[in-house]
Amino acid sequence: MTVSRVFRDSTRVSDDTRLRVLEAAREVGYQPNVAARALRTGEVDTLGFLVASHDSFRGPFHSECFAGFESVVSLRGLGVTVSIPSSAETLPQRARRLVAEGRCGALVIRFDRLEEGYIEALSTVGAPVVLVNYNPRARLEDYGVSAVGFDNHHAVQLAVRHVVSLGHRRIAYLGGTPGWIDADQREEGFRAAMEELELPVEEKWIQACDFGEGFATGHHGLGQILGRALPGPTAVVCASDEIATGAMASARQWGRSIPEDFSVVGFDDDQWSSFLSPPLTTVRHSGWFLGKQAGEILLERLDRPDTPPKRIVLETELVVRESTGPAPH
Amino acid sequence: MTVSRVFRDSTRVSDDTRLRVLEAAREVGYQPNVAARALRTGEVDTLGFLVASHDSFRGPFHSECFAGFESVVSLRGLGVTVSIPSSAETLPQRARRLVAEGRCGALVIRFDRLEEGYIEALSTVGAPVVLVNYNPRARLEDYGVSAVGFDNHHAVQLAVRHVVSLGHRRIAYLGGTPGWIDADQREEGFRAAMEELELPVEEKWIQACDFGEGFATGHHGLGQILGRALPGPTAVVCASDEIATGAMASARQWGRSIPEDFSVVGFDDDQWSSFLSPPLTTVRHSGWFLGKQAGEILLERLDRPDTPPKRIVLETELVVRESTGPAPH
DNA sequence: TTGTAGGCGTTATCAA
DNA sequence: TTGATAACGCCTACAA
Repeated sequence: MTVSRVFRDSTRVSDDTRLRVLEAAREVGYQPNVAARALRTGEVDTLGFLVASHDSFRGPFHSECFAGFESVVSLRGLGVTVSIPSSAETLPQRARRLVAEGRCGALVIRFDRLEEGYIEALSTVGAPVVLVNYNPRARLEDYGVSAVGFDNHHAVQLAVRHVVSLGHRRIAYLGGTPGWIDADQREEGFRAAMEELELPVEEKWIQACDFGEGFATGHHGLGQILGRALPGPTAVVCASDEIATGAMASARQWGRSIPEDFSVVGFDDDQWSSFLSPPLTTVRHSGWFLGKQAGEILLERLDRPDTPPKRIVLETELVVRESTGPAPH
Repeated sequence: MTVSRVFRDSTRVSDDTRLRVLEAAREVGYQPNVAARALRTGEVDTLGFLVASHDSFRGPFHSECFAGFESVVSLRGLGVTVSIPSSAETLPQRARRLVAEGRCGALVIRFDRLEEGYIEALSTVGAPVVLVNYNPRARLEDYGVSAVGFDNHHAVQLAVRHVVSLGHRRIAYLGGTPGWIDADQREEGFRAAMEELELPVEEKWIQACDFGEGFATGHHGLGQILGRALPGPTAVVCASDEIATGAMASARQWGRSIPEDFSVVGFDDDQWSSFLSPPLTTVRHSGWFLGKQAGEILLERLDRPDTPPKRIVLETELVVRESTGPAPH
């Protein structure tokens, strides 16, 4: 009992006893057993990080985001468990199971695709949940779920405004994996931005690509667009840097020089993007900070369970490099 | 008791009873509690993935490796916990604590730097351990630790032989973070390969870079080399694709065209490397397969604790692209 | 095939 | 300030 007190809250233990306990613990290598503690208290000192698919796990965003999360969580001595649902389970099902089995006491969740009822299902997993990069404008409080993300609409708007400010009017768009939240929001953002600027949205200049196969689908997607009758677009906005990179290769194959004949904007500001030829203009966001915020929200909710759900919108920033230039005449 | 039997091994339960139990469990959302099970059995059904630092976590290698690991482990219904030691703990200390606290029953460990006694310390963590990308030639069985990796010596040898076969004789080397296992092994491999081919190793043409800051240090490192008196090297072998990318930028700044005047070889075959200008010649290895193998080794040791430690050496492969060409005269 | 008893290591509660 | 007791949910061993 005294040992327990020493390792939890050192109150009500004499300094002398505490030292002797710690010394003895060091000698035999004693560490409190988390399973027994969890069993007794009903509180699990492990946080979960649930990613929808291996595809989104391997994307450029994940490492950063998880590293930010891990850094705040492990600072508190809590464990971190990572999970990717198999094809046999939906993401909310996996979330519920993780909590029901006692594998984690709170969860960060990163969706890719959002099926009907998912958010609602999450509200009953029985542990605090933070969605990472879910549209922060959506009504989430109703379901008691927090969210931290950046504003995809605004981010794409930055990209569109930039190429328009360079004189471009005929603008194509290469989207992400259809159905994925980020992809859908960015495409909506593109359409809204074009509309706002009173520019026509040509459906034949909008191609869906695939986040997991960005290079190949970006290449193919722009090929579909540039292969059509002239006049074609003079610029393309892309849903990821990988897609933009494939698109740049395609543009060159179609005889366009970048940025003289054709401008390209990416999304993510991947660290490779400034080393492409030409260096890629793109939209920057901080995955690390996103993960850190998500972790902090969960820690706060664990400390004070009555904390209401939060929504945090992080900044995005346009990084202008050399893949964009004045529209050709 | 009957419920317990149904959820573990369905033997010795009548079909009728089993169905009724499963139905009732579904209704109330019952899942066996892992903490209670672990407490009773003394076996933890969670595997750990321990990475030395945030730097190696964010490297190109990690996502792939972890994804491979996760895929085999979660297929078996086991949990996965990820850990990165804070500055207050060494990696073996963290490993021991994870096991002592009961957070995992077996561990994959990815070192960056290897201090004296680390391996020995790992042999006493009290759970099976697999080192990922530790030199598979080292004597590990003594310590009861498994290892899976590729042969850095051989991999760099592929790179050196390639440029030598193109007629290069004056070859520079840009290494990784000094002290990191992979960096040291690759540099040794470079020296050995040069020696084998009876080519001189010029110390002034060997520069240490930094895996975590590959682009910047690769750029700077090659600058140091090309800034010296002529004749300079005609080719450089690099410890990572990021370093090679920085080096290519530097070579261009020094007026060298690639590959006409100067050849560059990378290491990792990052997915971006084929989209650089020119596409990068590099050494390919499979992080995903590495992680998968590591997971399988642990699962086997958990199934049959008497399984002896294993060493697995995976293949590497030279991918020839356009950053290497015949040596200039 | 099903059920009972006991204990894994911890902590809440109460007693000393 | 310290210690005794019981219970968290599960599984091993044994009994019915």
